[in-house]
Amino acid sequence: MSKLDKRDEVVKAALELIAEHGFHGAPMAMIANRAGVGAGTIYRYFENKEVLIAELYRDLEERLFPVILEKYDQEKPIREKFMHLGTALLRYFIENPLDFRYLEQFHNSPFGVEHRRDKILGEKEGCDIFRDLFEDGISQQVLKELPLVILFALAFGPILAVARDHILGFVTLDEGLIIATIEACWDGIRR
Amino acid sequence: MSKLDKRDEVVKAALELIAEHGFHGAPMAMIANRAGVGAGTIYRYFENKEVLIAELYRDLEERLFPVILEKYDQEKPIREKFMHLGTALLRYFIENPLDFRYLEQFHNSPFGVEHRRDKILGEKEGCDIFRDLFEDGISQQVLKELPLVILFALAFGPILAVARDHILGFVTLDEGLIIATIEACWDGIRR
Amino acid sequence: MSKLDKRDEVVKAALELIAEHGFHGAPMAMIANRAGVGAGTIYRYFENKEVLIAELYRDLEERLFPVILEKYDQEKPIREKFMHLGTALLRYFIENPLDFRYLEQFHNSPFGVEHRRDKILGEKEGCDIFRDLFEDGISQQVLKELPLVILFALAFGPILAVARDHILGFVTLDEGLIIATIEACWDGIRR
Amino acid sequence: MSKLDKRDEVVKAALELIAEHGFHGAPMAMIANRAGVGAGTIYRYFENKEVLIAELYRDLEERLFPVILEKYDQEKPIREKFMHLGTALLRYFIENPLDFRYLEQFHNSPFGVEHRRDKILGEKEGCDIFRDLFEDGISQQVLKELPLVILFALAFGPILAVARDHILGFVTLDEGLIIATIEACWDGIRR
DNA sequence: GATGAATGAGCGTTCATTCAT
DNA sequence: CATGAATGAACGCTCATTCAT
Repeated sequence: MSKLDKRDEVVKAALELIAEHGFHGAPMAMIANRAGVGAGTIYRYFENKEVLIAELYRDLEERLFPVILEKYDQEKPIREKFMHLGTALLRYFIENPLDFRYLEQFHNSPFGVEHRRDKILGEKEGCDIFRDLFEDGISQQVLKELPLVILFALAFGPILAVARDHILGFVTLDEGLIIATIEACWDGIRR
Repeated sequence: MSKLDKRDEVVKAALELIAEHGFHGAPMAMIANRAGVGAGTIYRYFENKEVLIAELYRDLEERLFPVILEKYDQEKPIREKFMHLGTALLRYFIENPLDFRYLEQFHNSPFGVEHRRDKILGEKEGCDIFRDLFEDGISQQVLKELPLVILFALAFGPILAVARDHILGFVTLDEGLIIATIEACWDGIRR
Repeated sequence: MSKLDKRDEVVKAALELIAEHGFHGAPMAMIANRAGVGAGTIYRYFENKEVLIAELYRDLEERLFPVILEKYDQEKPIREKFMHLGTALLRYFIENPLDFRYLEQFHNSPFGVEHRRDKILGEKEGCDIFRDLFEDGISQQVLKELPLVILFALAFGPILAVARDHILGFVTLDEGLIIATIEACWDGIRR
Repeated sequence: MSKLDKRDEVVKAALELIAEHGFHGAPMAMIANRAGVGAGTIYRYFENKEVLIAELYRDLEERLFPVILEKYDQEKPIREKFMHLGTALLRYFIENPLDFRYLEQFHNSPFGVEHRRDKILGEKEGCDIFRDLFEDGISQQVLKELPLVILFALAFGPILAVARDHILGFVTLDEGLIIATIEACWDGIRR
């Protein structure tokens, strides 16, 4: 097993276990065990558990963004762009339930809150696409004139909730329902 | 201190500490300490920490429902009823941030998922009011014809997200924004 | 076993093990084991290992000082007072080899150095008797006019070295040798 | 880098780190890192950490003895020879604090005790010069008639104590104090 | 019934040593 | 030979739970 393979195994094992059992339900020893490496090995790649958690999140973002931006056309009208991003995001979550569950664990933790605070209050962005889209929508008077944070809540709140319900088996989303859901989100934010 | 007083003190202390620090940041000894009782005493009232957590949730619901149902008029049109419930819920969260934070911790935990599963799949209800409202809305063709679970997500997803952002200080909700937010939720679910 | 008994057992076990194997050779688990208590129990009495080490030292001083001050007569001439303290100290070490070995471990550690720094540079004393004695001796022109620190080294350096050699079995000190050694120390510091 | 250079780098790095942080504060990986070699490489030159520690001590002695024996004249009277050796030793410690700190770490460890035991009880010498000097002194009735071990304690105890205090900054030794200190040691051992 | 001291399994992390490259 | 990634036993410490008082 090569060097990068080991790091990858650790990342995979950690993602799985944390997604499934939460941060506290995924001891380092269990992660090491599932990854097929020694307990100390994790610490070659990640300074400590906190860093592992943060890098897992970064890794996830790096996988997620390219996918939802595929075939994204900046020239299209705002509604179409929102539909593209919303459905792509929801589809990604459904197809990558581990990633989604990890994302939830991360958001619902001190790390996630801090990360969010930095993003909203600080200048360092990442989710620019959505922010740009919403700011455009407001200035073009296509979207409701509400604080950005609330528009985000109206758009992503349902997407995350619906993705979770699908993954937990409370509902089964097919392509039709995906589109219907994102359209409903659009109804929520559009003027 | 009477028997019921003791139980109440434990419940209050546990709610505060868990809301503030999460399940894992609130050891039983710390809860006992803040409640002004012995560590062993908690176990007279709650079989173990898991049970305490679950009963805390039940207690919270019992406080929450009477408040949001105050002045709730079954005879009003569906839109008005939704606005009443939605704004009341959001107001309650804002005014009782501890309750809200606890609710979030609970939902984002194995207990919460199991609880939800029972509610949605099983027959035992509780959130009947919303379920009734939404089912009425669908049959009266006022609401979109979507699975109940999705309507819930469209309505509650943003409410929870917005409440959290307010409590974390990312946005400040006044009465106007509360109403605007719930109206936007209505736009999302209405036909 | 009563509450205080447990603390005492821990203190005794820790003293023995640290005296014998050094701080790093005396894991908390081993101390707990020898004390006949659970590993967690130690932490009821001592916040952490560092605190345990420091309190062990305090305990030791509280045992040591009364013994060497027994029958100590402030009115006697300086030489006699020095002989009293010196021989008493050396006797104590020989009769309480565990205490001596612990003292050495403590002095030869960051804790000990810091403790020493506080004592010499700060105002908080404890070894006042010796300091007073030496300062008196200097001002009465009985002792050499050297910095206190050096006088301490001349007096205690040999005492500690000789105690260690006795305990390790490199020499066997009887009462005659004890007196001869302290007299030699006196020769070192006296004018 | 040649074979001997590598060994030297390891020795130098180990001495520095152990002198500064103690045996337990100087992991092999850190030593390797500072020496600019691979961690495994150390094990080509030293069987394990224990052996490294012991050889470091031997190296130190090999550096120390030539220095203090420089201009040492066997024909001079005993007092003068003691003064030469004592002041040379103290000066060496002051000028080579790393060596001194290492020496202390070593003496205050199981290795050091074992080493001492071999030297005193066994036949293999090394400190012959001092032993010879003291035995001469006793037979010429210049020194007190005490066991050699005690004479050693009276002579070296203060030297080590005073060197430590200087290095820790508790006193500042200039040439005058160095001589005064060694003269005081002489007063301690002389008849 | 109420207490809180005692427990010990389990946690995150370190590091001397090995061995495939 | 030299390397440094990999190992896993061992560390200090926490905390849900029990039970003698």
